[in-house]
Amino acid sequence: MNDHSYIEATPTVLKTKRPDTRNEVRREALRLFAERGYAAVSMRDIGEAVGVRQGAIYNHFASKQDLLADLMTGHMETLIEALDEALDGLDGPVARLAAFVRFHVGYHIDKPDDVFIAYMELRSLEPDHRQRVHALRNRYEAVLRGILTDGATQGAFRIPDIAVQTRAIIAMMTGVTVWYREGGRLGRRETIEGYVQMTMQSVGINDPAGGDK
Amino acid sequence: MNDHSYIEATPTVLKTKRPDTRNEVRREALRLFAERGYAAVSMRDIGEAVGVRQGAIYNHFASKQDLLADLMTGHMETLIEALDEALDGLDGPVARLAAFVRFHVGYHIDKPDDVFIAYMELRSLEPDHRQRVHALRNRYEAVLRGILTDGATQGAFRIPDIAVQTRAIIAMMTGVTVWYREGGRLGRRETIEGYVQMTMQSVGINDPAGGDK
DNA sequence: TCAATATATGAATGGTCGTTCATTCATGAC
DNA sequence: GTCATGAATGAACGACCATTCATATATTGA
Repeated sequence: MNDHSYIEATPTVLKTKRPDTRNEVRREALRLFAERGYAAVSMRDIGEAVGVRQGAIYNHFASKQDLLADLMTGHMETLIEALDEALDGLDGPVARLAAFVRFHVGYHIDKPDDVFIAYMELRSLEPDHRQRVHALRNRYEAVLRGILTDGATQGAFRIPDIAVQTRAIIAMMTGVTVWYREGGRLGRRETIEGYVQMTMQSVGINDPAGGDK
Repeated sequence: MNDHSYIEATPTVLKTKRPDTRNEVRREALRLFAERGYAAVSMRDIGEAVGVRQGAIYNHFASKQDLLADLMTGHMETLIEALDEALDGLDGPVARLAAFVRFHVGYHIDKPDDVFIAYMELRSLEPDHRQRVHALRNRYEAVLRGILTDGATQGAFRIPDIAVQTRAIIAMMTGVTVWYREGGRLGRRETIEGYVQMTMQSVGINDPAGGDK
């Protein structure tokens, strides 16, 4: 349930070799794009990281642009699907908001490169692909906006402006990728619960329990 | 006081012509880097935007890398200086936190390209320059961390983890650049006060006045 | 076993990149 | 009027870019 990924893991022992170049390209391109930016990474760089010549990449992706679009739409679809799963069956704005935060922060801790690229490289996408990714992002935001609207309507939340607070909460949570490191001072669970409390307080809830854990 | 800028404005009528190419290059490079990213902008692009051939840029900046470093350090120094000014004479964590938010959000509304580049293009800087900019950013963050520490010590704030909350607040506020547009639904002042309230609530303060305005 | 298919190579394509440089031009000081 | 200075030009440089392609090699299904 915690293992959302559109890039299949390469089996370590299974069935002997057969290198899955397509997914290796995805993995290395993702890493390099996140590290240096789309424009600063060449097909040679990707090929070198994978262990093939640049020409071989074109057996799996039509172009560099196509590769980027594959990564971004793949990520966004996986993200939204996983969100639906995480909120499934939950009722009430307080519980749903806490679940949203736990999901979002957890996902961003686990897949920082994916989310960074989806945010940063929108500008590198050609219009068609960009519009598609943009629509997916709006769908994601709309879920949080819906939760905040419910909570504000019911009087559970104290919110100056729902649209602004939606983006403020997302920006706050997404920022976890800037500093979180595995093995750092704060563990995954502590970090997530910290964001839950901050978010709850930001909508005016000071319950020490921070919603139901 | 609201007009912090390390890129001198080109006078519109004063003293007749004499085009200040150096500052025109700064201005256009800043715009283009923010729009497309450092790696995706060529010296030819910048020259064209300014109205000179690419070679002329080298009369004013030693290299493309030097131009980026000039923009980033120029911005960071102006930012820190302006922050010091904004907090000058203010006492108490509540008042200082409100002033910090007003300053940060206001600055980010006014100079979105500067702050976006300073955040995004750190990776495009060679080690020396990067370290320098990084140190300036830490100094900036340290001011907010100090305010939160004071407030937590005095019992005015309710904060799960000061280091995390420092970054969470900065990320939340910085996100204003993603959506704010002049002439949009929310004006500059409303936007700023919205962030003040959200920030105050995020540290556990629910005073409807949102600190002293 | 053999043909079909998928994948990799290495060289080449035309373009664009950052940077350099000899030269020209305009300005202002003396 | 002369000259030094700062700034712009246009052409050139070697390097690297994304992409293509003929060819070679491996894997698969029948």
